[in-house]
Amino acid sequence: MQTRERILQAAIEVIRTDGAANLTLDRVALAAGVSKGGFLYHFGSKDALMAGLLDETLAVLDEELDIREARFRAADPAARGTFALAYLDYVREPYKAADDTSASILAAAALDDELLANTRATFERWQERLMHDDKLAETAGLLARIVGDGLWLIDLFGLAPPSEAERYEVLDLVSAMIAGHSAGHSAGHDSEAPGAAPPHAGP
Amino acid sequence: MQTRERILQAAIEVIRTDGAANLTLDRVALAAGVSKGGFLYHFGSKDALMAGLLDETLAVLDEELDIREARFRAADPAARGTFALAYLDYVREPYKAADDTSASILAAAALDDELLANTRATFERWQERLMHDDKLAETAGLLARIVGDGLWLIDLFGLAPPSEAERYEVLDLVSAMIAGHSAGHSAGHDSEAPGAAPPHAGP
DNA sequence: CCCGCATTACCGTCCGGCCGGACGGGTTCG
DNA sequence: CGAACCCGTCCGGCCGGACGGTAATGCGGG
Repeated sequence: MQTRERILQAAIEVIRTDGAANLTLDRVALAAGVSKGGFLYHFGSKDALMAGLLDETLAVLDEELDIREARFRAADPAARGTFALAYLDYVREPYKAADDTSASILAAAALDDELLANTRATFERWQERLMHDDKLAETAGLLARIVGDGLWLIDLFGLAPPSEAERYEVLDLVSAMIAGHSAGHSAGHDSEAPGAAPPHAGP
Repeated sequence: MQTRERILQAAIEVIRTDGAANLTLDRVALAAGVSKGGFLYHFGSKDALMAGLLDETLAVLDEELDIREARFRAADPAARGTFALAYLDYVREPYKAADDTSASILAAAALDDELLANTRATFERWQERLMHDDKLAETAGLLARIVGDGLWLIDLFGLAPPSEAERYEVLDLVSAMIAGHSAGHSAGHDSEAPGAAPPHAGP
């Protein structure tokens, strides 16, 4: 079960370097160091590849969010909006948002919209968790989602990404709103010090 | 100069219905009601089509933002952050954000990343205007951009889009922060009443 | 008559997918 | 013990069709 992983990794590499429209079986097979026949043994069609790609990357992201939420819970068992905080924490590192998941979604959207059915269901689950978080105002939860997705889009297309310091300021501001502080313009410091976030461990 | 417009419109239609990866010269020509040769007279290559598409849609969006900013300025000549408010106002209508511009950018990203060079420059210009708006705190300006882009991504991929009421609540919250109010959880009303926004005219 | 716009016919390439078979390590059975 | 067999994995050539782009031509108006 190692070749399959190599193929998935190669597909993401091709999407990133050549663009989603140039995602062809030959290129993926070549990048994965496997023949086209070998590729087709593991994924019977291009659509099957895309489905596998989305399943895999979404599962990883889902797990990441769980881990982060657990970390916030551990830091303060009575904390509000831990999932919203986790969602924001995930996009804290620049270009972290533009990871395998976003490349897969971009490719799926370019290839065939229907591939995104499962992806939409996953996002609806996240949305549910954000909105019905314990005692978290719904608007604040939605704001967290929108801010996270905004950074995600900016990184995905590379559209005038803010500096790290600016990014942190915005994230800290929104995190503070979620955590329940009165959300004035309190911040004002340099690029380090996550503020509302617990320390990070390496990926 | 009418055929050219028809071709551009047809290209966007193809992107939306068939996906960016299925954007082919034949399909665009067919949808535009022109032969492939006729198409190639106006756009010498597929890349030229993409460049034209991005130029056109970005110019339209740029103009829209100007109009909206002027409207905010007119409503209150001393207003803060009028460009940020205009940016948010543009994504107020659901799926307005997922318009021709986003379809074009998605296709360009799928086809060839380098096509986005001009687009990135445009976004940097907007970013500049947001951040250095008169007396507007930089963080608030960036927040407006990120929220706008977040709604844009949500609409673009159809990923668990919030209801109109929820959307308005978030937009009003952020608009209020920009306009300078103390930005607590003030809102709480039903789906109508834009709040900080002046009335809309039809497109 | 020629110039801007458009058409049809065509070319070489690359695409997704199929297929017959090769390889190699177990397992069965004489 | 070894020959026969099987099966998961992978190979690479092939096909029909679609792709982006070129070339030669048609044609109406100034």
